[in-house]
Amino acid sequence: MKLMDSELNELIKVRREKLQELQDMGIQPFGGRFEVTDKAQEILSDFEGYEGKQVKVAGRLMAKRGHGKASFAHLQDRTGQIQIYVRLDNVGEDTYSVFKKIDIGDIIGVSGKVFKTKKGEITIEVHTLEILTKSLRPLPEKWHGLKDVDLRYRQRYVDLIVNPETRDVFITRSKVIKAMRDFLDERGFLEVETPMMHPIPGGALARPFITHHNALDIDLYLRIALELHLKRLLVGGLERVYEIGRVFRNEGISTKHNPEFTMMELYQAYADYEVMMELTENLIASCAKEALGTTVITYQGEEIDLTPPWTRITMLDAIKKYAEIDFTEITTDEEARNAAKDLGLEIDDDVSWGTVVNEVFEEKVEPHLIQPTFVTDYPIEISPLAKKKDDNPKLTYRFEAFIYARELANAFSELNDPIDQKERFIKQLKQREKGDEEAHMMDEDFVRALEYGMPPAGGLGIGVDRLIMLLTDSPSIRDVILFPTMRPRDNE
RNA sequence: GAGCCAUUAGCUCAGUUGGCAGAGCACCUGACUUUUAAUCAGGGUGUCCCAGGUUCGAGUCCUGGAUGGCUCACCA
Repeated sequence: MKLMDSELNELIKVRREKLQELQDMGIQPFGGRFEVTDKAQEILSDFEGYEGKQVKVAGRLMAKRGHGKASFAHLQDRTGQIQIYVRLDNVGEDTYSVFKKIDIGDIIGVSGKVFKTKKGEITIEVHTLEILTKSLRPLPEKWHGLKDVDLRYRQRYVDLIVNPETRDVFITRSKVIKAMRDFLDERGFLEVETPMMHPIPGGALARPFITHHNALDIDLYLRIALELHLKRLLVGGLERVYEIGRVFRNEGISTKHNPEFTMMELYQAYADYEVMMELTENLIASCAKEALGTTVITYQGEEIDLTPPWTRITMLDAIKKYAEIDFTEITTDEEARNAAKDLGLEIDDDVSWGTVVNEVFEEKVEPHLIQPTFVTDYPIEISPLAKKKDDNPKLTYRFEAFIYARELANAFSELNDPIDQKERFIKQLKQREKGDEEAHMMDEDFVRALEYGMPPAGGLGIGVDRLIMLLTDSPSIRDVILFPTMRPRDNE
């Protein structure tokens, strides 16, 4: 990466010289408007309709095969690549000499007639050609593309130019999110935007980023969830709201974690977590159908059937099934800890029943949940914003959806009792005082909002990036985020 | 944060026991008016990630560092 000093690199030097030569010929190598009337893929897929017709296409030159007084090249636009045929007799001396100076990577606009070569390739016979942008850096090799993952993430623009499968992933990403919006809009949900900078971060158990506002001279937190503001909107009577937006968590980076990632959260008044289960499976199936045309997908070699309805199991039944422990018969914190220790888990001596249950679940059950599965009835200690069950105050009306052993959605019947909510916050504060930096902070304004009355509601959160990973068969979250967080390199 | 692995030309990669730095593509010069990983003839363009050390001699061995990947921990 010593490209800052162009004197050091022969290839860049040569391109600078060609730039100068073009300018000396009176050509503007960083041009302006070009009226594009046709796209590569449309011409290729409708040759009968286009044969013999005049077209105007613009794009990046991706390959060039000169033959003296005639040349073939491939032009790439956002839809794909099409071959062009540039012939001295057709374009004249001046244009042909310009074309000879054009490098792979340059952006050009051409007009010409569509025909098929004797080898059968659909091609534009160029009549006019102009350079729209000179490219001063060489592209990676045509055959292997850009493989270095570090460079692919840091210089995504190059990745997108040379690796069509990268572009396909992000096109699918866009389709999935559009399908999500369409699905929710059809059901009467209102898309809203809530603050990203929070005086008190809430709605999830996670460590936040801190920033500072100079004029107000206050610290603010980047949001870790959308939940508490969206529920304030339920209090305000909007009844069905959703937001698709970035949240920020100050935690480790891995193939499944990026510090900023996209969440979709929705809240529906007068619903509960049962309604959310149906909505979740239908929403995800709809996204798959719209973006991929099927609800049966393959992820990392594993066939996964997203067709509703999905399997439902309570967390305690799941543990009984996979770990052969019946936590309904274990009532004290100490018995629970001992049971987990018997399984070989490391458990701190002060953790409670519900935390132990969750540990056992994560360790012994999650890896088995390959096909879509709703796990219901989470312990109350790890669910400070969910309504507790009428028949068992240790548990809540909450579920998480798992696919390929990963949590994809989290939902519950929302806690709307302000007195209970305040007590939950106080319990979280005690966890915080014990050193748990991820425990929830007290949000007095949220409690006040609940005191005005929030309708009973179901709420749902989906990790959008993970859904996209699943639907694009991407092994790493960085493959579905255009510009993933990277440590900066000091010489760039 | 810990362990393992990787880093060599613009890109993709070789590099033997420690002994002159290599290939393909790209690029440069020339030929070629239906090619398609065009072809033919000629040309190597380099801070071998960085800094030390061992050695007559280091891309190669040792130590430290940088960046990335994978696994683990935390999380979604």
